Amino acid sequence: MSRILISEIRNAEECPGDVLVKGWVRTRRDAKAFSFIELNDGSCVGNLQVVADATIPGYEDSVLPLRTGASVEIEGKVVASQGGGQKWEIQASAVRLVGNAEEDFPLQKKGHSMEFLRSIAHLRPRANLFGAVFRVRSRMAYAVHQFFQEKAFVYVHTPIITASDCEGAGEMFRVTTLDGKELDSGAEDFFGKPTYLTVSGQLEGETFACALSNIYTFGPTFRAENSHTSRHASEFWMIEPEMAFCDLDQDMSLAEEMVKYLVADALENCAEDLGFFNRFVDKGLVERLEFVRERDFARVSYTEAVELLISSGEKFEYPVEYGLNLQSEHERYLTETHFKCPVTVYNYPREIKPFYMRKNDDEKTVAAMDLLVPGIGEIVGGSQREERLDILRANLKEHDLDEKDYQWYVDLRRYGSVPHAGFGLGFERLLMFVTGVGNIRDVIPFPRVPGWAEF
RNA sequence: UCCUCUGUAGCUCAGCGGUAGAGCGGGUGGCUGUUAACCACUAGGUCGUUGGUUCGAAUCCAACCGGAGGAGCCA
Repeated sequence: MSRILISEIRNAEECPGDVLVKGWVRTRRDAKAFSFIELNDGSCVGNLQVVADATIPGYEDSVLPLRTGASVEIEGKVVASQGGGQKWEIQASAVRLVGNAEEDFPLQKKGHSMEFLRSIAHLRPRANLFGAVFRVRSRMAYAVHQFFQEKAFVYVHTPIITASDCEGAGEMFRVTTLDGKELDSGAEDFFGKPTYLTVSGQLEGETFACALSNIYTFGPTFRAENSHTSRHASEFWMIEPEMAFCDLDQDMSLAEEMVKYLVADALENCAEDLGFFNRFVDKGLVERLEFVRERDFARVSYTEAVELLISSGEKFEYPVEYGLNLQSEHERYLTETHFKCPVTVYNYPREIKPFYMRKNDDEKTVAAMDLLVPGIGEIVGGSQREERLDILRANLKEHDLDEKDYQWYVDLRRYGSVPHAGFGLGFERLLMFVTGVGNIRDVIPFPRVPGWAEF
């Protein structure tokens, strides 16, 4: 008999009959003449209730010693459950104990703190919440590819080790074989120059967009900032589409369409897991996701956003003033209080944005955009790129960057330059938004944050 | 890097100046178509570390270490 997944049994309309199931014991309850075993194999949140009669072979050796966490194989017949709480249960004909769990198995049948579960990241996928999170993570990764592939975007693998310490982006992790010696010049190092883990595949992505038209990257990204918040990790995954012959407006539309698509996909394909989050993590989750799927996102220019914040009468800790960055509290006010829906803010002052963003005709702003969602803040950041050679060169100079270091990037503007645009979407931030989980460390299998790189 | 909170049994926490407690988990026994099952008994802790105040410190003070939240930066 071949193994059947518990999800298949739980979802069955018709009785599946005789089956073989394999999984891990969540709990056992003994009656006088039989035991109940709650079995989970990770295929869904729900457990399968197994009734093991004391007369079946191996009852003493394989059922009575079972502790929470043990792995078992069970053969039996699926029958309608006599008890409430589940449609089907299994009347076992044979139970084989594959590997018992030692007495100190740390996952109990009770609520644990997220902090404790992080410390046992090798076992936490066996907890309901994390099983659900990582099933959704898998599904969302699939949906990301589906979204772009349906639009004929080309998936590009940009390098993870890079020599461009550029962009004024965050701190980078140095990649070296020198072990502490001669780090600064890098001349003696493996690549003959200093190299780092990538903070973004954007610049490389642009080169491919300027050949294949529409591309996307989806891979790991590394930031060495010493940031301690629930929204930052040192290693995370980012999705970065880049489109040739594309302006900011089309860029924003794609970002909005993508967020809606992913939310809709989760609602459609992860309903049970989302239901679990809705019960135990965030009571308003499903309603909010449905809202996001149905309604248009708001769009305001940075200038309008600043005016709106000033005239709101709201007391902010940090000042709102044209030319200053929007603070977290300002972004949250916009998306959570004022619009009560996702908001795209666009056309930011040049001074607060990087060299590669396209200067607008007003000479004061650049064609940048941030997509803000309630509860998380910025989930997408993007821009139309500066495609005009002379202006890009001037920008490099203004930002005190050496054109030599960006020669290949500048080249794109010399040979068949085109207007192009793209954005970065933080995969984990999307997952936080979709699952309602409040800490980025709990949507990454083995999170890396300052001071923590276990497992 | 800065600000705030926090560190007591395997887990979740109470105790907040006078010789360490509960629930859950573990072990043993009982009961029951049970479902975070229930009942009884039992084992388990140099109260984060170091120093100080005190007759006496888990409790007060200081430093350090760990954890969490927020800010900045960003995704």
